[in-house]
Amino acid sequence: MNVPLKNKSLPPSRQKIANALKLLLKEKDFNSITTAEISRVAGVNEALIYRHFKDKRGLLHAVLSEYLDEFVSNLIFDLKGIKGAINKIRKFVWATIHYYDADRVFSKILLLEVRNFPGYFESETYQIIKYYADFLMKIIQEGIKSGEIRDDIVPSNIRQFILGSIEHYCLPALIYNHKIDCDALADNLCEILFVGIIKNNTF
Amino acid sequence: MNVPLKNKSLPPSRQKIANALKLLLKEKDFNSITTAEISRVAGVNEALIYRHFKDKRGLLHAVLSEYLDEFVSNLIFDLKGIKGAINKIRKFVWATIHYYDADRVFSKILLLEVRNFPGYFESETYQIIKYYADFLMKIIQEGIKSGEIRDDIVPSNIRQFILGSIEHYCLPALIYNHKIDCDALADNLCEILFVGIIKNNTF
Amino acid sequence: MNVPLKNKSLPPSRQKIANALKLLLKEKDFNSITTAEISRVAGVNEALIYRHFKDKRGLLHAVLSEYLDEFVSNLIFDLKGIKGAINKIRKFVWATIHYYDADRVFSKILLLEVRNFPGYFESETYQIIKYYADFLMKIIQEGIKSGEIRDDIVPSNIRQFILGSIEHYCLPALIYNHKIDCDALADNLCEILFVGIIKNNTF
Amino acid sequence: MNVPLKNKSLPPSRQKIANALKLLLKEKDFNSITTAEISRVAGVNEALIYRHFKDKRGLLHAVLSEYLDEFVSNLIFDLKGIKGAINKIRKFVWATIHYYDADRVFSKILLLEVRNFPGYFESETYQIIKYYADFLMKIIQEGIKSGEIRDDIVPSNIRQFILGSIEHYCLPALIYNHKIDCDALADNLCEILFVGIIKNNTF
DNA sequence: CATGAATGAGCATTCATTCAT
DNA sequence: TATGAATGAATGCTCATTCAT
Repeated sequence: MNVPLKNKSLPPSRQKIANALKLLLKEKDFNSITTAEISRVAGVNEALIYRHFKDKRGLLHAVLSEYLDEFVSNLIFDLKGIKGAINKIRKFVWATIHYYDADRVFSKILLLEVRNFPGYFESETYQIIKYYADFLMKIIQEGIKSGEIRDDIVPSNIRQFILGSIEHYCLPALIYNHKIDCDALADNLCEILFVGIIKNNTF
Repeated sequence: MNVPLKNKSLPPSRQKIANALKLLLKEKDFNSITTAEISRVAGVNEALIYRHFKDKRGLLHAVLSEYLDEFVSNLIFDLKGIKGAINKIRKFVWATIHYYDADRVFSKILLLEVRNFPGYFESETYQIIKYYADFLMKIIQEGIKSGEIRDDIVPSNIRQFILGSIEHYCLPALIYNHKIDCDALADNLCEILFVGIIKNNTF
Repeated sequence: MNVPLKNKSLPPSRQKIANALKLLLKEKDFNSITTAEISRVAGVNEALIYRHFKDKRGLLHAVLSEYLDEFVSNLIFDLKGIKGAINKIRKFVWATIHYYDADRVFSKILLLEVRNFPGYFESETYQIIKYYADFLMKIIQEGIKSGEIRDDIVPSNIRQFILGSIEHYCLPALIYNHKIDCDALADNLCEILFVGIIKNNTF
Repeated sequence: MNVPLKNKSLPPSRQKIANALKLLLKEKDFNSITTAEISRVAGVNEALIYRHFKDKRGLLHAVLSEYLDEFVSNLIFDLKGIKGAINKIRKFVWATIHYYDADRVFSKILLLEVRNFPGYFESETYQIIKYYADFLMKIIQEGIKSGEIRDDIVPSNIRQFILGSIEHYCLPALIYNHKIDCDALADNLCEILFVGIIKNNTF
């Protein structure tokens, strides 16, 4: 993952194609979008898709990766100045929920479509997701080491609880197009989370 | 060429086709399933699908309706002996969650796929869903009349809260194949619900 | 051809099927009519068509034959009392034009569709047409023998001129749904015909 | 894989497909011709038909338009040097009959099949036919203005009489594959026409 | 980098016809 | 005589992908 420097000297046609897909994904299912449609919207030759991307799915993963990459880069950047694992997790949760809310199209694909694709675990998309999940894991481990977080729960379970809860809350909202009150939701989630996992909780 | 004794009412091939679709739906998207596949799995001629069902979607709706019909019939039967709107709602919630848990394949389709189909609102599936929702509405109205339920909330909002909550809780579990603790979930949901809507709540 | 006695003890289902086809032919092309449609309109089982007729085309030919048979039978009957070949031909022409006008659906099929079918020359339809043409031929030969008609034109050419002219005049009217003034047309045709072929023409 | 020098403007496969259809139309009904057959005769992939033409009917209309376009262009060019509406009409009639005779396959389709197609009036074929009919109309109006043609008959009726007569005479010949004596037919038609519509007719 | 041409495999659906009873 | 069930072979059409240039 080339996080910091990016998005610069990409051939314009590549971007045109990616933009075309993004545009179309707002309207319909990935499977219902045809390469002909993509190329028409992009204003380029259909075969050009295959110069820039392995195949149709590769294009989707590239588009997703671009989004994800930016999100993860920003998240990591934002977490830089924050002190303490708990504060970092709070930020992490809040940012993720905001991302789900802001980019509903991609969030939906991420949560629903992409996981069923064969070859998902070899995709760049997965790599970034993994990077993101590992990053959270490091925060948790940091918190355990520093004594902020209980050491009697398997860290991966904590991570799964965090990521699972976010999904759990956001998915129906994404599917049924409900509004998400990001701030309140993040607060709620964190409250539940921290009361459970903070060591020597005196509440 | 079956054994002499066969079901007179419905041709066995119809069931074979329906079963084939059910089987395939466990593995993949409805749109990704082809009629050729269905007929192959069913061991019948592809054209036979169209003797028994209007089209591919008609087959899906037939299969869904069958399931739904049985569920709704049972639900109504089970509610017969129960006294009081609150008790009925508790049973209603519990049964619905159990149904989602027991028939995950169909629940997933019901919650995700079918609503996007053109013509859904003319389908038999929708008719049964509507019947089911209307049934809940009657219970709520009965509760309001009997004084069990507050009369200062629009009944349809109460209904939407009930049905929405159930979906909200079950959908991620269905999608990510989590286990559902039906009893606990039903209790939780009802607790939240009743404390809010029971008249003269003294808590 | 069993001209005189007919139409009596046919099984009702056979007639139902034939009637269904007749009905449908008024609305659309023979090729656009399906056996499913025929059986639906007839209110009988689709397979029953194949009990009564060899195939779909056989059904058409049967229906056509029935019509033709009746027409030819009536024509022959009507010609019985008429004296002289010229008078007979006049009647012949008049009756044919009237038939074309009265049964436009079948006339169209007869003039346009049926001739292109493989196996037409083995069909009963063709047998009746042949009988009809031969009948005209006999009148012509009778006229030549009796001296009414010139003997220096090949009789078959005379016949072709008569039948061809009638078709020539009626076909566009049938295709474009023009009205046919049968009496005037018959008069015109005969005038042209007789002035040309009557022996010792003194006009 | 053709020889080095090839037609730049239109891909050869497009012409191959068009030629294949033309060939097949000599033998059978448009509706009886399948896309599989067309591609087989053309020696190209079936899907290629849909790269070059909207659909099967689009292919037919393209082929028809090509023919019609050439005919109408030539007709208009030939009429350029001719003085007087009557002379122009004579040429118009003669050319149309010749066209019917020369391109019997397309004439047949034009007179029989194409008019029944849904969407015919939106087709390019119809546009050209309309242009052709409008062109005749202008000649008639020119003739009325110049005093060559009676002004007491609705011009559109004159036009319909001209076009209708031509069809009326040519259709049976096309259908039954009779020879057409173009010169004699054109003379006859014009004689009838002009004696009726020329002003100050002294016959 | 770009493209016009081409294609194999597949799609849902339809149809005339056959078969077992 | 009648029929419900079944089917092989098409049908027009679409799609993601490849290739030659």
